[in-house]
Amino acid sequence: MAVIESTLVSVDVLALRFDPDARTVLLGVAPRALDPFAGRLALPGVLLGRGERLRDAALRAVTGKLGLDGSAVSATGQLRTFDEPSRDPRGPTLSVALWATLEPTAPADGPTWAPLDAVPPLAFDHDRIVADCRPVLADRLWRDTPFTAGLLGREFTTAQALDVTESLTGDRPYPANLGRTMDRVPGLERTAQHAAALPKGGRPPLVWRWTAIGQGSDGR
Amino acid sequence: MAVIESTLVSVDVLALRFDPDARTVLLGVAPRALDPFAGRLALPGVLLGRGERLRDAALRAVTGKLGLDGSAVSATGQLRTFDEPSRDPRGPTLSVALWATLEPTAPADGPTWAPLDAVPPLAFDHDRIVADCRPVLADRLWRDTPFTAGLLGREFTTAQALDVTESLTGDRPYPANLGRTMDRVPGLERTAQHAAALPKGGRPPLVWRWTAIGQGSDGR
DNA sequence: TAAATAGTGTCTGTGAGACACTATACA
DNA sequence: TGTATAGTGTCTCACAGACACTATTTA
Repeated sequence: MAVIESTLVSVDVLALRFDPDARTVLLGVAPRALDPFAGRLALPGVLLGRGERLRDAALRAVTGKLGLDGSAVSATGQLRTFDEPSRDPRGPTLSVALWATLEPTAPADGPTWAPLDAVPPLAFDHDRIVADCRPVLADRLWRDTPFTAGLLGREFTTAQALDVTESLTGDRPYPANLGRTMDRVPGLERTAQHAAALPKGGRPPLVWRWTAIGQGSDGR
Repeated sequence: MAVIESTLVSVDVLALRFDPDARTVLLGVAPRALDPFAGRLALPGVLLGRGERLRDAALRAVTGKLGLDGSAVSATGQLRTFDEPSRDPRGPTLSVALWATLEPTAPADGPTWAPLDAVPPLAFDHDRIVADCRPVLADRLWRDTPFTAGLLGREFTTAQALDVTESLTGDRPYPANLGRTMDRVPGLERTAQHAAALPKGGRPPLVWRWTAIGQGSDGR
């Protein structure tokens, strides 16, 4: 019986966190500890264990490489698979890219959090992964409820919705138009309460709240 | 040094062919030769070799399991990855699902071609793969040029476009509306020539032709 | 009061879908 | 001529985007 020459599979995670203070979406990256590209920044990734679920591997990557508590991960989902044989100098490996959203807070110490607009050069083909997946993430916003809720949290303001949308799409929508978009999102409710005013003044934004988060389509 | 317990990766293919005579899109399935589910129908799939590209593995699956010539494959693309550990009774394996389009012709002998609406029960979790991916395929039509061109061929009639759309989406559009949709597809040209009339009579449909196929987004 | 920001209401353009009517084939 | 099918031209509706105007805050 021949031993099957199986390909190694790694799971690389685009860990996204909304920083309400910086008003941007940040991508979690960490310097590599071991040799290929040691010291260089990379997406958190792990080798998929035998029988391990992709989601569990993603949690392991976020926990281990970014030093976060697993409970901070609010949602995960699949992006696509990268299969260039030369993407890892150690030999051919498949990389399944997943996104993971973290509870929106100011970033803790330890991992490096980079604004999506200014991601530093990364190891392996991770620059390409980020570039390829960013439009996919932008497209998910307001369409994929677990993703959107995971990023913004259970309750958020119109101002925060504007910030997240601008971070992902690169374009700041008109508040009026985004409000109508959000009105059409199932499970999202426009409450009557206004949030505290912003530091620079301006009318206090409304608060929105999820009433039902719904199921992610798991894959896709 | 511990030996890494790597997960096996299989590539399972949704091989689609448009049969102009039957006026439907067919899915290629083949009885399994070997033991898990021997004799039962399944999607063509192979174990991914070390360093092998997903597309190459898909071609190998279509060639080997469906007995087709590799040159009949007009386009391929990624769908998603299935990771239930129990999907294969032999042990945990990852399955990367790909689509492949075949030149539109009447189906040859050998593999079984099932209309998308009447796919027989399949081995492994292949029923779930088909069910999960079908809406994704429907969504790709007229948006993803390589996919659409791969399915319909370089030249096709309005009638065939209607048939393919109905097969994938389950709904037959009005010819007028589909015509406008196609007018907006980049690289697709409405020619002046009418095709031969249909067997049952009726006005002969127009011929459409691709002028540029464009690049698939590889993944997604 | 000025600057900043959000919310309300309107207008326009695009695209999907439904459909009436016309055109062209076969039986 | 009747049936079947495709093509042309409208009409409506939903939604995205732009924007004027109003509301509410800080400086």
